[in-house]
Amino acid sequence: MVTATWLDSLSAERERIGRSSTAGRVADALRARVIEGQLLPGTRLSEEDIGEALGVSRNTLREAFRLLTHERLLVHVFNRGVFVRTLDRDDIRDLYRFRRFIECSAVRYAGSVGSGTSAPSLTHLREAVTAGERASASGDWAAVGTANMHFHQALAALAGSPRVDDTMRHLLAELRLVFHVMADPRTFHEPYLEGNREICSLLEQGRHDAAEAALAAYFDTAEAQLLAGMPD
Amino acid sequence: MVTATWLDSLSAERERIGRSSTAGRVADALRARVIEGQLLPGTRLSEEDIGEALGVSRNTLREAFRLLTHERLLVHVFNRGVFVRTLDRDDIRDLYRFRRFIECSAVRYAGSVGSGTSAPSLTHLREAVTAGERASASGDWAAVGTANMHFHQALAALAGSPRVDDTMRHLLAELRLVFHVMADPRTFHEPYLEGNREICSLLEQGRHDAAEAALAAYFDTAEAQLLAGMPD
DNA sequence: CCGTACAGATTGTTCAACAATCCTGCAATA
DNA sequence: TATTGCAGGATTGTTGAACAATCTGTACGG
Repeated sequence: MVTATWLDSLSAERERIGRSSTAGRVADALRARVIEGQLLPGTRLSEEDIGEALGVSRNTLREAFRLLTHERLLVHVFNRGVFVRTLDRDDIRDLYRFRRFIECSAVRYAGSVGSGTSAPSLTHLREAVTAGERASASGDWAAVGTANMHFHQALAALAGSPRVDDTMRHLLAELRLVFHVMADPRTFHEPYLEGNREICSLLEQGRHDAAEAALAAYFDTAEAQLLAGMPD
Repeated sequence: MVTATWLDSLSAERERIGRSSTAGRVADALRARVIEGQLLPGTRLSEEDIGEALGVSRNTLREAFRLLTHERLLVHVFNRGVFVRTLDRDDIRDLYRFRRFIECSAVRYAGSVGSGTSAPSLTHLREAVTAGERASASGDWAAVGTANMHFHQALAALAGSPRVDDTMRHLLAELRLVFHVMADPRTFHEPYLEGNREICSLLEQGRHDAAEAALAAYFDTAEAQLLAGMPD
């Protein structure tokens, strides 16, 4: 089947051809603003203002709001409008409990199956580690944070599950909501570079139990640091 | 705090007082039809027909469609409409992998924390077990299936995490999509009654490792049975 | 100080219309 | 025969306006 590679490479592009709704693009634009911290938690998103600014109708904008509400980036209060979500301490704890479940399971799963398919995944993991160290060396702390996100995304990808990938992407986007209300990004992201490298090395050595333990330790300290730094 | 029960019982009703959007109610109605099997996978949902049948405008209906699309009960194809989702073999495998992650993690978590707060959760678990056995005795196989769902919902609730509860609810709703294209509900649900009781007993004895192992075994057999019974 | 009533602003929902796209059937061509 | 091209009809995508329902804030009266 020589043609199979043809068709596969084509179907990979299928997403980008036409298939884009206005509401989807509006959601992308708003999501970027939220993730980047331009729209801080608690901000109210006026239908009229944003609709006029983006040049879309209220109905279309409301569809975009629904999208982001289900990603838990916005909250919708009946008859009052939509707001950028504000996470409280319980939300943080719940988020990290969920992260523990997902990421630790992914690491454990990677250890339970043969390493035949895991080679490319570990490549992504190592790339995220080196990208973080490079960003740290050049003092770009925002990039360190992004690399840290990619590291954990790659960690979840060890599960080889589209659903896990999706869940993890949403989780990390939510986490950005907290990072932006935190004081200094450097003190939060930099200490974990070493831990990331260690986890990556352990996985490359096939020591998945030790990697999972190191990951669990990371969650404990990161959650504690996050809770300690919260204004509430 | 005598008044606490007052307030709790009130806040439980808060959802139903006013705070209900038309789109939300429409989504509830459609979700019920999908979960109950009246709308089978692959069915196309016409905006005009359903809008007229329910007496809501197209815009409101589209909001409801978005809700259910994000719950993965419907799929939205650009310029073609929404369809009841059809799961293929890969979807089943992905779904069960995710279930393994979530539910096994919940059981393990319940074993790692003190049993102080887990008492009410185990009550729900046992209630689901007895409800299933009662339904089986009376030959109500649909009720057996529902009780089985409640069992796994209660299992996930051991995590004590609203987010896990939410995720589990969505997962189980998706699973119904597969059950309804399966042949006989009895042959699929009945064999697991005994396993459920065993898992429940093991948890009551504090033997969480054994319970997790039994749960993992359940996932293996259930997934295999589901894949074997698929028309593809 | 507290409760009420009014006015303004915003959201919830509907409706009608048009543009863009898809599906179907049929004819034309190699 | 199989494939391509082209109307025609049907459905979705998006818009704009309109009205009802609800919230917020403020001034008034007790």
